Amino acid sequence: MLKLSKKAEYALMAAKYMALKNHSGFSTAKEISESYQIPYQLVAKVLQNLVKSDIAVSAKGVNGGFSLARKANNISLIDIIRAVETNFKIVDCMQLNSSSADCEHFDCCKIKDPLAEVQRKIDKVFTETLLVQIL
Amino acid sequence: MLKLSKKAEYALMAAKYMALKNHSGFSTAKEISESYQIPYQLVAKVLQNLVKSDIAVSAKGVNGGFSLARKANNISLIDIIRAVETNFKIVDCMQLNSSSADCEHFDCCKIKDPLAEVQRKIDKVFTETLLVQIL
DNA sequence: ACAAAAAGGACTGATTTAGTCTGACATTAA
DNA sequence: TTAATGTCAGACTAAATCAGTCCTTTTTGT
Ligand code: SF4
Ligand code: SF4
Repeated sequence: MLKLSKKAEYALMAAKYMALKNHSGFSTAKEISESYQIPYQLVAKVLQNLVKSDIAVSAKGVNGGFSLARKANNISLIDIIRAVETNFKIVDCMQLNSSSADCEHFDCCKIKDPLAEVQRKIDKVFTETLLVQIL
Repeated sequence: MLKLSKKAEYALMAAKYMALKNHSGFSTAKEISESYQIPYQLVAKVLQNLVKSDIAVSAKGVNGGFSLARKANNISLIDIIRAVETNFKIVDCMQLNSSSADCEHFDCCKIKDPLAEVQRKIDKVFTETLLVQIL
């Protein structure tokens, strides 16, 4: 269906939120959750993913929270989405070393290469759009 | 996950198959199914969808089958994919008259407009790639 | 000590996908 | 006329994925 997952959307919303209030310290998961009506547990998980991918940093304990690890003009949408979305590919055979293990049609498929080109163009869209551009 | 459905892939494969042998009459669902190892019933359904969207024409009965309705340089990938994929949008709020009925976050969402721009760029990729370019 | 907040795992219900089955209906060659 | 070929169409199932919840642990400031 070529749809972004909710997690990806929440990640973008959270990143935008942090970017907007970046100067004034940490943002908590609760804060973001309430601000955008997103389930707390879900946004918390998403934020953890962002930390794992070095897009955000976290501080535990009272007065803790999350904050962007880099400037908004140094974070692309693809960074944010890849942090939460395991498999950001339009088809199953787009890994570096894909084989018939990834797709049973691998050997007789005639649309692999054209779709790889399409994939490159889509990646380009998400790579070239920076967080600062969606603020 | 931003993945194309198998139906979309099969539609592309079938369209390419027909484009390649267009001069020599009709292609049957069975023929395409065997050629690419796709389940017969599925590819048959996909071909029916292509007919419904005026991308292919069908002939019933003995010696019948499917054939492209237009030249391959007049069919874009988005035509083919839209024929089988009901909603080809990255998020739920991209209809012309979207409202909070489409997405509960509609009112407080701050990433709607940026994502609409992304959507436009992705549509552009699929619109500008023509069937003739993937032969 | 206590409360706030992140970290992380297990689990469930709902939705979507991929594929199957079955039964029409239309065309044509023999 | 009839049998074979082939499209058309809908219901159905199993598996995968998604979205969301629950629960426990760890860390930290007051
Ligand atoms: S090999 Fe072909 S059918 Fe298989 S995933 Fe790649 S493009 Fe799709
Ligand atoms: S309104 Fe916002 S959250 Fe809802 S679908 Fe659109 S972009 Fe996603």
